[in-house]
Amino acid sequence: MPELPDVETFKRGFQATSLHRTISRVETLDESILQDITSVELDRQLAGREFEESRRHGKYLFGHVQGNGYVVFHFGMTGYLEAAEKNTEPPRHTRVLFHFEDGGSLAYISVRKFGYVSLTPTMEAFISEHGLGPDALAEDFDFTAFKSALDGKSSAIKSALMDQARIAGIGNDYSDEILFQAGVHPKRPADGLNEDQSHKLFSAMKQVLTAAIEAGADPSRMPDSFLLPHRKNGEPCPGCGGTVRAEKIAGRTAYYCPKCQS
DNA sequence: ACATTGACCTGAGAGC
DNA sequence: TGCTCTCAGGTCAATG
Repeated sequence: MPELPDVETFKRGFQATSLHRTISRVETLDESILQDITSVELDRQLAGREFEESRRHGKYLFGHVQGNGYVVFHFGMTGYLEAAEKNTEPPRHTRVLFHFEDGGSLAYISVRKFGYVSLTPTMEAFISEHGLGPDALAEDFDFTAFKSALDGKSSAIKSALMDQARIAGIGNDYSDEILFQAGVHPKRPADGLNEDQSHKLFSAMKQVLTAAIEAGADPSRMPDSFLLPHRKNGEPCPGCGGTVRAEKIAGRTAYYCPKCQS
């Protein structure tokens, strides 16, 4: 489930807790969670160094290691980070544990092991290797760029929004929210929107993601007008009071209001 | 060349 | 009560 707003929230937590603390060692509790690196090598590359800053692209979080590339965090659908100040027992399903010299730690937790931890020399290399499109909230990702991202896609707009090669950061939950706020039916062909609808969709994308970040990606703190807390079949639509409907679109369960989204 | 579908993984909740 | 079944979904490989 971690999509752009969730990962941005993790990033803020990471920055508040894990920068500028010397890493004493990296303990990998589940080797299979590492991608393109071994636990021995990860520890060797990080021990004695510290995280200097962190950045996000789409659903990926990058921790810049002083003088040595970036640790990549991907969260799959059940991943998150948790920092601890004392030498306590790590949370259940901790897969990688970064120990700091001062006794604190940062845990990468993932129940369903869909995510991974990796190390990359540069963000740019990682982004191009994984074919990621522009970040949905990047300042230079403007309306013109948005339109060309959707260009030449005749299938459902919902799957275009979720296509990380076109736009990075939007997943199943937030694509539903964006389409709901824009009043666009999820099955509409991506390249079949008129100028006005494209505009609505673009500003809904920016607004939804920004508001979700402000709410700390917690649905219970989001505006009343949001569909997200009502993302269940048969729930009342926050727009018209009608009934929210569930339907499989491109293999994913889409929730939408047939009345508000034409 | 494109679009869609299934495997991966584990736990929660439903149904019998 | 307790077992089994289904579903959740990001990404990538395989299929249509």
